[in-house]
Amino acid sequence: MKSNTGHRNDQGRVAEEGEEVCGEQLGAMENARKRCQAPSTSKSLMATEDDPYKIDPLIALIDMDCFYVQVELRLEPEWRGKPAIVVQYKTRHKGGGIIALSYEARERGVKRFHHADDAREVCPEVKVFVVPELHGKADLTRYRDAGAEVIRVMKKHFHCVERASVDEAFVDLTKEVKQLLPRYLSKELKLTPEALGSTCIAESHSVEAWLDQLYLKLEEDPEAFVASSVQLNNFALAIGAVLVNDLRQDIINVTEFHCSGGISYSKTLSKLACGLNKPRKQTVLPGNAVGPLFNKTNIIDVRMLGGKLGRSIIENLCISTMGELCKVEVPKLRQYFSEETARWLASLAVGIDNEPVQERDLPKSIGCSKNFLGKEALSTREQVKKWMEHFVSELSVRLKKDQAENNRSASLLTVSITYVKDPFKIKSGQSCSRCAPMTSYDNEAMVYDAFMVADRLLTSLGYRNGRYHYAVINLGISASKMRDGGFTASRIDSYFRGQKKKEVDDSQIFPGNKYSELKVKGRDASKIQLGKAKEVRERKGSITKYLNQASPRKDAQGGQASHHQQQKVRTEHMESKSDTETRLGQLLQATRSQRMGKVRRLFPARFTDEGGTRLGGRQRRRVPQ
DNA sequence: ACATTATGACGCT
DNA sequence: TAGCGTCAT
Repeated sequence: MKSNTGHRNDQGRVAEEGEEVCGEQLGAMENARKRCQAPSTSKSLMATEDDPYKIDPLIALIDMDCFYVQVELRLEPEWRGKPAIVVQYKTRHKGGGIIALSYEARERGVKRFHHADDAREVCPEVKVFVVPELHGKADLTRYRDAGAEVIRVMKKHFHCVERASVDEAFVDLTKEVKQLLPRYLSKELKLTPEALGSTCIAESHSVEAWLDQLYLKLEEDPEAFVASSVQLNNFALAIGAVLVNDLRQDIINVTEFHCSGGISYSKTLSKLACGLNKPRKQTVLPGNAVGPLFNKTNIIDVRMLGGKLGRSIIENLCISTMGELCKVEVPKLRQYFSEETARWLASLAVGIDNEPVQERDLPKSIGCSKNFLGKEALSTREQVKKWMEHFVSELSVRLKKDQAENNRSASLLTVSITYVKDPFKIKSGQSCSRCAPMTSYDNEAMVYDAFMVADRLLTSLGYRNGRYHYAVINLGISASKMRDGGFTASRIDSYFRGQKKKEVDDSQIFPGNKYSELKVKGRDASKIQLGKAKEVRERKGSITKYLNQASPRKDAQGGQASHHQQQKVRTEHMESKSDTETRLGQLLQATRSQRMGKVRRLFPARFTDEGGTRLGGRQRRRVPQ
């Protein structure tokens, strides 16, 4: 192991030694903050008259335990306590693929990538729940609805909740904890092991001992305690643990669902903490535990490093843990990554992650998709149209419910297609998407638009004797760009303004379509029908410009390597070619640009490597938005 | 027969 | 901005 002289190394060492050196840390911290004075200093760290206590942001992650299984068990409680899995497409490959498995099933050797048949082999008594099917596809409605139930409970407790997925949410606890801080410090309220319930402390064996030490310090010298960011942050974490424990209990009371939680200073740390003790437990990750924990943490287990970037870190630097990453100097990181990515990684490696919790409890898009593998691949217009109809059937119901419940409506309809030349070589799949304006939730209108967009694209890739040259192995539609309210006249008008009225030949594939009928027969129409006809004419005009650019970009054509192959090529070429001409370049370009906006926002210009010379496990803070 | 699936968020050009 | 890529559960 190389010797380390950099500040981040100091940080790691200091963090391991804990608070004993925190006076020194605090000094460095203060200096660092002076260097980055007021504008970039988080309000949460500013002590003011109104707000005498400065603490770091406090963020929790709530993760539902094997959520889909719990949803099924609530419906059929007689299976509680038994090994159980949820699979979809029972009649397909090996009895269906597992999408959730109970902890009892895990104990008996069932694995995440198993299929139902594999699970029965290692655990014959396993209960297999099958995801409902509707319109020929898996229907996840009951899990989405259950997830919304949980979010509702969370919103009852906390203002700032970010739905991260159907079964996970981040919560910003900072304000709530801050409000409670004086009452706990004054002993009006007391932090007890009971109040912390099912809490674990990362890198600590006993919640009791951890609390005892906290109170020991508080008794010893209350003024010094309040003046110490380290002490105050630990105290705040404990209060956060009480709040999250209460929340989790309420989730159980209201929904019957159990969950795990992580409580720390950032999304990254709370996510990591959450995974340390599962299920039905929550884990507090204090600053002084970050160093020791990172020494044992695989890079790919850290949020945002689970993909290509994480793998390239591991390959390029020949390391595997966050502790090792922490010891890599920024200049070394810069050899492989952009300036911004290098700094971002260096910060992450000491536990800094300034990504704010977004207050968002609703999804921003609503979609359906399905794979069509092997012989199920779609190659005719009729097949594609049929599936568009299925998707729209599901989507329109979900969209109308969303409109009624959330007073918003989508303005963009996106069609996504993955296609291959040979449906059995799915690794050579090419993905593309096309969109059209969404001006109503009328099923026929959506099918018309979605199909026309898809058909135009696929036809442009080659079409003969009723078959596309390419086989569709994944098809999906999605509604997004949500606007407040319903579809108003002005909203719809804006889409059609300035559009050419160009007819599209849809008579073959939409022979009985009422739009086509009106057009073809030109029959006398009622006012409503006239309205429809006009809408169709305009609709055709409105999607013309999209249809005109139906061909995929040239550089996206031709057999593309699989992810695995790409990875390989990248490492082979990385030294010999410039960034922009190699696949590595593409990756770095992507990761760099991916970071750029974020890093800029998080680390203002004055945040230099010098400014980063901050010690201790307590420099996490957020630049105000 | 082949094989995670069906979602979802976000950043860049 | 439309479309693609990455990362996630």
